[in-house]
Amino acid sequence: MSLAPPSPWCVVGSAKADEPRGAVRVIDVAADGSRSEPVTFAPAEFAQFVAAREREASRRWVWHDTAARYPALLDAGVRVERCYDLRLCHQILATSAYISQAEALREASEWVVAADSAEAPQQSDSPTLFDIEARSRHRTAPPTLEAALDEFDRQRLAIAASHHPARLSLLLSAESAGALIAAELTHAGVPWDEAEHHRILRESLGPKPPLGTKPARMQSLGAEIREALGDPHANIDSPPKLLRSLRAAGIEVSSTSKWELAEHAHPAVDLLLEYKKMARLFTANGWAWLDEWVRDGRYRPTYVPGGVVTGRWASSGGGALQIPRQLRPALCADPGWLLVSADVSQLEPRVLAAMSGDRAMAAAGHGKDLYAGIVESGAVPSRQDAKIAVLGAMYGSTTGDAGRLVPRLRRAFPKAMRLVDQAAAVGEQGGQVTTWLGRSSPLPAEDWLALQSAASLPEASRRDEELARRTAREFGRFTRNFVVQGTAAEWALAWLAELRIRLSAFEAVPESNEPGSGFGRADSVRAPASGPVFSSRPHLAFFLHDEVIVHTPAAHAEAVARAIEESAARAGALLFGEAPVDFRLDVRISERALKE
DNA sequence: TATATCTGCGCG
DNA sequence: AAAGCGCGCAGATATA
Repeated sequence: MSLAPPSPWCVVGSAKADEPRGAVRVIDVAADGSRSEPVTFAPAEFAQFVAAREREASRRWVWHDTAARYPALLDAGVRVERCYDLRLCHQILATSAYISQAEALREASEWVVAADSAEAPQQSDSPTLFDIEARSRHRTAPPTLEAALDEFDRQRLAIAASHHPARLSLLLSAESAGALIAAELTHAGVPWDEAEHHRILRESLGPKPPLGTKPARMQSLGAEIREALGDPHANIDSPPKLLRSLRAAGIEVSSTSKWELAEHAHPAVDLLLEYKKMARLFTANGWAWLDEWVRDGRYRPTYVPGGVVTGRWASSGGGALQIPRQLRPALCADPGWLLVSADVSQLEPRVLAAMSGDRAMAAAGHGKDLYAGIVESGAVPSRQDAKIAVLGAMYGSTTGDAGRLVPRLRRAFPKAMRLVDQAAAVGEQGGQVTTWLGRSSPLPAEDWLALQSAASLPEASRRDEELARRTAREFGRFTRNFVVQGTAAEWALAWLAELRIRLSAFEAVPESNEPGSGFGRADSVRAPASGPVFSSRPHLAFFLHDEVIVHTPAAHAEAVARAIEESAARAGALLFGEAPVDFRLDVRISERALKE
């Protein structure tokens, strides 16, 4: 495991009260801790200063919140190579079990305030691009330079005194790189073919309905459903009312969810399932979504790095993490450009094999589909069984097919299973577990603890005991999954960070859409802007837990595909050294991000 | 009338 | 009611 070479830091804070509003104060901190005199910049000058510094030499920008500082730099055409996000790093360090004395960090409670809880003021009118930007940029007030320096010192001391400074440093670098990437993803946007999206909507839902009404096809389908149920007043959009109508029609369901409905043969059921599919598309990703989230051929969601306790990213607004497969064809490269899509095969079980040092499990996935390898090992008869067993092992299933299959896995891969079983045992006792690089799980809430201690008293009822046991097992399943999901998120961050560095080395290509280039659109309008920083070079366009999509000038596509592969190998080595686990990718080069 | 909670379904 | 983890969002319903 290697650390980044010692390099000067450039700590950034807000100006003092007597200086102009929005001004930025900056100070250099050398590797030996010595500091320069602080300098103050007006916001526009700050971008120029950063650009000049980035041209000189590698530096790490230390600031309170990348999401608050970086978008304006990108808009000014300035890209930053490395940063250290004090807020995200605080979030990790203040709870990490690798930190021996976290008191000083926890006392600096102003750093705990989650920026994502700071919602932008509600806009009642239909949102504009400005609103979208305002939403993603609204943050709590930045700390002064002195406060930033104090926090930076606290964090550096805590890391140096920790049990695993190298792992933590890697995690904090990856987390901070992730924050840069999230801002860059929003800046670049996902290339989105609005015409294709419209075509999909029209094909599934018919013509766009007038504002405030449902598509005609949904309305007529609704009428057919009411007919089939023999209930002219059935309200299909209200689950409780629909449930009553279904039961009145003799369909014995306990909810209106589709997986339960699908088990009943009734003319109304097929129609209803079709209606639900349409309703989902219409409300979640219909014409309204397109109006709100896609501008000039770019979909710009807001990502929230570190937004999930496990370290995964969350998103806020635009539903970036739930783009339905149905809409994947709308994710489409610009003319003359291509998409390089890559997803990791069975990321979480491979991570589990690596972190547990389970050589048998690593071997099962070596050079092939991990589930196929498990079948070959003889542990289970079919690929489907292998998949159910592995997911069941990581999620803590105890019943059904999974409950039957997991014990076989326990025999075949004892080291891997011991790791997740122990994580579950810790959680059931209200304890804390930690990922490979050092992100620790939150402790259970007070009412959870109260429930457990109440159930252990002699006067506790059977119901109390039962409830306590159930919630204990629930928390155990959470910690069981935390170590795997969290470490997988760390691998993915390392992968992204490596890839970002490799992509930045690509030469910019001439604007491919200029008239006469041969790629110009019929209307010869300029290419939809990927933002000033990325309009002429390969850039990350999409990231979803174990999948990335790079948008690249066609000439670079093959090299980008290799860069993605190399980055995956490098991420594996960074986290796990020479552990014999390979992280296999499925890489595709195409115009459209189709998914089988 | 505004806000909180629940249901259902999309993604990994 | 997903048997089993982690999310966000829309719409309906419950609550203040």
